[in-house]
Amino acid sequence: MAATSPPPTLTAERILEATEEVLRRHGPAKATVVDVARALGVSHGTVYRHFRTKAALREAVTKRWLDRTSAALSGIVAEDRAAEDRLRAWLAALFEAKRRKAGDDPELFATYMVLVDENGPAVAGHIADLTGQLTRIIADGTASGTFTVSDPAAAARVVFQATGRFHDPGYAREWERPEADGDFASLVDLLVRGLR
Amino acid sequence: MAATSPPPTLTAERILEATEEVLRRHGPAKATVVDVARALGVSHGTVYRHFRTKAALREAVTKRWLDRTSAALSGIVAEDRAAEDRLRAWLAALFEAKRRKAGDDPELFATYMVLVDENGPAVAGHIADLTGQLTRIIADGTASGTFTVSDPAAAARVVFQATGRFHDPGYAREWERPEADGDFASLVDLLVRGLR
DNA sequence: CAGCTGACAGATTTCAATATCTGTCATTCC
DNA sequence: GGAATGACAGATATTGAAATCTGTCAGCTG
Repeated sequence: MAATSPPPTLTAERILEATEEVLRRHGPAKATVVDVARALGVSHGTVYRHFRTKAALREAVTKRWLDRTSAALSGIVAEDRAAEDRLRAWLAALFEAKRRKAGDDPELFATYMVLVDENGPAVAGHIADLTGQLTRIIADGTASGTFTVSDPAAAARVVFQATGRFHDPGYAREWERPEADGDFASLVDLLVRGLR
Repeated sequence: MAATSPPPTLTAERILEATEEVLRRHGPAKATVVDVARALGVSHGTVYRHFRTKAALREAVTKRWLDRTSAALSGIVAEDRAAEDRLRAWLAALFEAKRRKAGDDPELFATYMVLVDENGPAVAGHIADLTGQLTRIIADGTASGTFTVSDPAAAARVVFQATGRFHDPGYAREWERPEADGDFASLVDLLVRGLR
């Protein structure tokens, strides 16, 4: 498993890439720091020079992975459309992104679920990030009179929690069921009605 | 651990009581059919005369346990109050009942969670039961004009799913956090507004 | 004879010995 | 001298043998 090009310098980024690859191949339970080092052609001591612990490495990989989702969604927040449309699009995109990740990268997704279980800061940060995006949409809607909400941040929290079934990894199994899309649409309708 | 009174006849009910006791004491992982038989002073073959498999026994215990919650809630459905009040009271009672069970009987609760994981019919039945109760309240509210809902059953499904964070055992850890009650109240407000 | 028993086969769990991994650090290498 | 190494101690995971459990059933018992 030699690298395709001679390794220039060992950066944190290169380690994260290799770790993601190892995780994808072996899954979270069987992916060791030694494996990552071997994939990079270095000793495992070197990896510890960049990440203090295995947990920190796992967390960094997950953060990178989660940030890709956040970035995609933040595009929707910035779009020039009615707040209600953005809210619907944003929630749909979140559901779709999670569903796709669970299906495409089951091993990485399992790693993410381990982190959720451990209450890792990366997950807390991700949730804070997403809730922040939601807050912005809802605040916009409140400003324009579409929504009637006294505390947009609290409303965002509630909307995020209420839609948990469609983005919380614990429910991943349900996402493939045929009723999922219909249930999701009904839920979003109910929540939007409640915000108006 | 001799029985307090001489065993009259071995009924399914007596087995369920003993099983619940064993589960409470040993937890779901370490509670064996042999233990249950020993607690009853019979051979384990006898237990198998009443329950075909260990899974069936576990399921029956859980069902009995869940039915106690359902029965308590069905009282609220039948009360003579406005639908909105009943909806709020019902959801609050559900949250409170689950929270109490998780705190008081952690071992039995763990058994319940195993069942949820296995997608046992007892759990599906319990959910169907609860959703049915919700449907009745929402249908009442629709009839009286408080709620505006085209399909009360679908609305009940959505309300149940949206409040999952406050009754799904997977979230049990969150129920003790101080924000839980506030979040719950906000969520119920939002949902009630959406139903009107 | 209806209900219960206990021995049994196969599946699962436990346990302890062994191997591997994590995280540190004195030393080596460019 | 800054980056990487690899030997090491303690923690964790793997493994395979022994013990226990599940589910069956021929026979005992009242």
